[in-house]
Amino acid sequence: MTDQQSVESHETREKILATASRLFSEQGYDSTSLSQVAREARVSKALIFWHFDSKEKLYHIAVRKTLEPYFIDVAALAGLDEPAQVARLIDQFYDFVHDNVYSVRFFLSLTVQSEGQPDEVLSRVNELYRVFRNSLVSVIDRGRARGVFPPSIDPPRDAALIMASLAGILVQQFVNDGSTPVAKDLIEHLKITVFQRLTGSAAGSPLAGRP
Amino acid sequence: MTDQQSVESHETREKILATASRLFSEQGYDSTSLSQVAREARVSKALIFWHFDSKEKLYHIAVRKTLEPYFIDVAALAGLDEPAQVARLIDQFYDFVHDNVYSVRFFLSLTVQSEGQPDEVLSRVNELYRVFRNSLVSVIDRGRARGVFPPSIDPPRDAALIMASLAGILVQQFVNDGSTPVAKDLIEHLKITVFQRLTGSAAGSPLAGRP
DNA sequence: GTCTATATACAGATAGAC
DNA sequence: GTCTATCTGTATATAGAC
Repeated sequence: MTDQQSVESHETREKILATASRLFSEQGYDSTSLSQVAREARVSKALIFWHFDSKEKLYHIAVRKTLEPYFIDVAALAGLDEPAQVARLIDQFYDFVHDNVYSVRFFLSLTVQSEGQPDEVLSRVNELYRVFRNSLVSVIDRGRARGVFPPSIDPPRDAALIMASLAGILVQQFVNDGSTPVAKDLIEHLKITVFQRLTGSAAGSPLAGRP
Repeated sequence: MTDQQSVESHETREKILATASRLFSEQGYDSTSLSQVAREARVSKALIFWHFDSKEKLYHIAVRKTLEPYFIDVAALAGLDEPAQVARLIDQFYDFVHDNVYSVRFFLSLTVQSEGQPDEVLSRVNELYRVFRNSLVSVIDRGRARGVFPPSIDPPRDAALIMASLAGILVQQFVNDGSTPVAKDLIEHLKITVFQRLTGSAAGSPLAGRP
């Protein structure tokens, strides 16, 4: 086993993995054949089995790879007041979706299709979603405790509704037929609505222009 | 061709169609084999081809059948004022989803997966969605014209955001892991938020208890 | 490690008896 | 109309040469 062999093997393995990740994300598990992966990665089918044993194992490893860039940047909230933190979280969600359209779409379709069987991949996705929502609850709760938001608001429900709106904007984006306002527009409108809801201020107050 | 034969043929055809509708909705097109449809409908594969020519035609006919109960009841809005009409539309959406969980889930997954190729089925689903949103825009617009809602609101954007929230609540329902508030709860919270947004009233005003 | 050749299973679809 | 038997293609996976 020479170094040269090791390196080449590693690169080929990665090439297969990258190709598989892309194809699974674009087409789903069933509709992606190993023949196609082999063709587009320019290797033989047999080599895929040598590296990954089975289609299912390849899939799981490829999906994990796709999930790698998924994380939440809590540090970016430091130094902002609560309304600005809420706005920042909303923007973070949008930017993340925007930067990962293909894979987000893929995981969304997985989520919608799965019949509630526990799935390792989905539980990881759900965890990220839950963490994000919990950040939102915390910020809103803190704002209420500090008197920035009125006591009449309901942090868990308001957070869940904001998350639903974000998820819905995401879905509409995938539908888009031209008659729906574009996502970026709706995000701005959501921030205005949320600001109004959380502070009780008059309509049209700009949350948008904040630092 | 006796009547007896006609009737039996019709029943068998319907049995195949019902089985196919269910399996396609639960598993999708690729993951549903005609062998499975034949087995569960207790007929031979050949009979499926005799009745429907091909898997693709069976699919299209089965999907149309699934779409049959999809419609929007505009008559139910008569005699209500605008805020109540908005609330009624929101409730209608929720009830509809609740009554058609399986097929709604199926069409949602179709929508999310499709890569924007024009699809006869999806365009029908999109049309229903668009009609529903347009009803919402009309109601909000009329309310604004009549001075029930302030001029500062933005009917197309507000309607689109409400639709996004509804779609998002729908998606969250499919995810639900127990940590998210239940859909019915969020629907009520959405109505409160919308009422507040559209009328500029203080937090907590009940839109819920309206006729 | 990487290939070609092959085994095996099952998909969609057809032929033809009844 | 409904069946059994079969065709043809392609899928996952294996064997074995290099």
